[in-house]
Amino acid sequence: MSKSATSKVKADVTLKDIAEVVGKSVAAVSRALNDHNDISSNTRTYIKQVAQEMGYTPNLSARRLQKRSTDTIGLILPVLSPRSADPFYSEILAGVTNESTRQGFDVLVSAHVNGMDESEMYHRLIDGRRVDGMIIVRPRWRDERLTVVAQRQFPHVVVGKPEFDDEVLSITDDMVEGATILVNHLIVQGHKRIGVVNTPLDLVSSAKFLAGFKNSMLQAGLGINEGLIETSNFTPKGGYRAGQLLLSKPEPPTAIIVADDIPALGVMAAAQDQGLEIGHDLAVTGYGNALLAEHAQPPLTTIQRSTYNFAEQACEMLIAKLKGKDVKDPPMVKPSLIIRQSSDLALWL
Amino acid sequence: MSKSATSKVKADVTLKDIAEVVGKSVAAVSRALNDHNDISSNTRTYIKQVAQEMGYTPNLSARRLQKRSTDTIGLILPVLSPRSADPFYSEILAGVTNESTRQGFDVLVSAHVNGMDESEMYHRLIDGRRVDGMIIVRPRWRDERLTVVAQRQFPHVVVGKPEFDDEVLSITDDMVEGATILVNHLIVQGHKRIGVVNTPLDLVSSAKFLAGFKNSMLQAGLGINEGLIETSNFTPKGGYRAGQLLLSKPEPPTAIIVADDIPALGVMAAAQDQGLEIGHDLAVTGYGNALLAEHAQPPLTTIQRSTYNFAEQACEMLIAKLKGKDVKDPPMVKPSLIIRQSSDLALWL
DNA sequence: GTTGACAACTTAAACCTTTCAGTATATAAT
DNA sequence: ATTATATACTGAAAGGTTTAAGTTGTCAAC
Repeated sequence: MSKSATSKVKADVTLKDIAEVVGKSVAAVSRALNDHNDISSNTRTYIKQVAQEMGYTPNLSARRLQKRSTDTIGLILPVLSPRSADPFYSEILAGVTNESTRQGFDVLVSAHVNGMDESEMYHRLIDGRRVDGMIIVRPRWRDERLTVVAQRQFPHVVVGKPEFDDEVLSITDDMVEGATILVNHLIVQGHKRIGVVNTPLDLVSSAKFLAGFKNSMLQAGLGINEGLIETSNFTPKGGYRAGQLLLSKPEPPTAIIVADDIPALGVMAAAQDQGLEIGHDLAVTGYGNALLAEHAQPPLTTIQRSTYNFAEQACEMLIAKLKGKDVKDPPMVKPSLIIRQSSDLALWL
Repeated sequence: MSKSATSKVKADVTLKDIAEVVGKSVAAVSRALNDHNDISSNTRTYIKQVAQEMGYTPNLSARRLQKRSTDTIGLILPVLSPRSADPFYSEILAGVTNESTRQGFDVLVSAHVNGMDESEMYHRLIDGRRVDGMIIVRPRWRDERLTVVAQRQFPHVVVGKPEFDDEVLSITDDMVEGATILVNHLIVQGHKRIGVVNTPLDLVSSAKFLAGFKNSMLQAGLGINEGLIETSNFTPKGGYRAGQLLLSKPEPPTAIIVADDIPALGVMAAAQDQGLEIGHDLAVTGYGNALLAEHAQPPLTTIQRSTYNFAEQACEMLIAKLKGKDVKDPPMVKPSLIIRQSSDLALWL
């Protein structure tokens, strides 16, 4: 019943306390501490010293109320599973957190819990003035998150390829190019029947990946067999299922490109369960160069994607924007191929 | 620039605005919206309806200033590397975020960036009143983080075994028992020379792990060879180095227990690079049951540790404490063994 | 010896919410 | 008819910061 705070004995030092000690007004103290130049440098250093001695730290709520900004950026993660398989979000978080901490900003993380729809989560952060800007990852078609921030004219930066990339700040790699590189690599290895396991189709990036695949297949004169195109989520299990489907076709592919490393692990497992030797009987490639890809058996050919750097830069862009600077999209990152045993006979001793 | 009433940008709705519309005082509106019972239910519902229509959302900074609490809990992560290898923190974050979001709390994440020492980071969050409580993970000996929060009498919960566990709230598994289970499992397999790769010794848990190892070795009458005890950080590379050291001994171990899954991967790699077949020539076990352990080659015998659940429960305890409830440590979780090929000949076909 | 400029402050308002201490009215008890 | 009690509100203060506008004093210029 009684929700009264138990104990908060610590008497917080306020500007008023300092003002009393130094014999100046509260305003003078505030302006001194904030390095305004209408305070003599003598008193300024004196005030600062006293503040230091008294252990003053500004009350952020008060400052925020007054300034109408929070120096905090928001990040909403999807429902995180107990054994979060997806290193993508770990890297996003690492990049955003490191960069914003470096710049004196805080990061507020929320999970998109069920029972609350996603735009509600965004309203909560935005309308409650909990954050000054948002980082939005893995943009989707007709993304309601983007609608919400657009309506509110709320500062945001997107990590990934947004639907209308001329309207929002974003940073991304070129997945069309990435898929192209993978397909060409496989074609050079002599593959002709190449299967695809794409990521969920509501993601804008999935279309890019598919486009890259189709372009290069057509360019190589190989034609496109729609029956060899499957979709998976970002789990090994999803990849496993998609792999099974592809391998049970009457004419199964000799190579499969998977649009993410994690489901690629599942595809490999599915093939191995059917007695196929990856890299020998079936080539598999991933996307992202997760740590798991390196430690997979066999190690997975993949595309390097610096998710961490994207997050860091996105954060930097957002903060710059919040500070009123003019920010432009960085150029799309050119993907680079990492060849490992899963797709290369030469590496297979 | 002008913030006139005709401005297209929706000005924020405040209690005052609502009060004007409904013709009541600001106090009445506040109390109505907060379900105080000294407002008639008629006006209460009316006020709520108007608030809803006007799109009112409380200004959190103002509320926090007044209430002197933030409904936010803090989590400081170590410097996160670009390719964060350690799933431990991902799970911690997932558990804390999910649980606190569920309870209407926010999570503030900071990275322990270099150039700022760790207790400074804590002061920043605590003295700046950015958060109401902290989750502290992987407690160390004479942990300065715990000193800071103890000095300030700042609410906190520890995930892991703290040095003085009668003084702080904590949740942990029984690593003494965990190590014991592993050693006994190996002894049953016929191993006599068992090596150890421990986690960094500043962690309290490292002593527990070692104690479990030593106890069970002595109990089995095998004696302890201090030369077979190495230490590593939480990276594959660290494990690799430790593994090399152990395997280069005049009488190398036939089995190695590693106090964490991630360095265990490195140990396996080191052994494999020496031409040893894991599970056959050398048994290796890990700790934690990371996803990587399952997908390692060969799959890694390990101890199940529900980091996610720990984090979730820690968060629950912290919030309960913040609400003034009386909270007690949950019982230590009994570890369970997950046997995979890396330590079991029978599984090795 | 007035004017103006400048430095170094002070005062008061504002940011928005919550809560404490009243006040006014109606109802019930004596 | 008076007092007590409950209901439904109001006014003002408090929380700590920043800033716009004003004040004081000094010094220089004319």
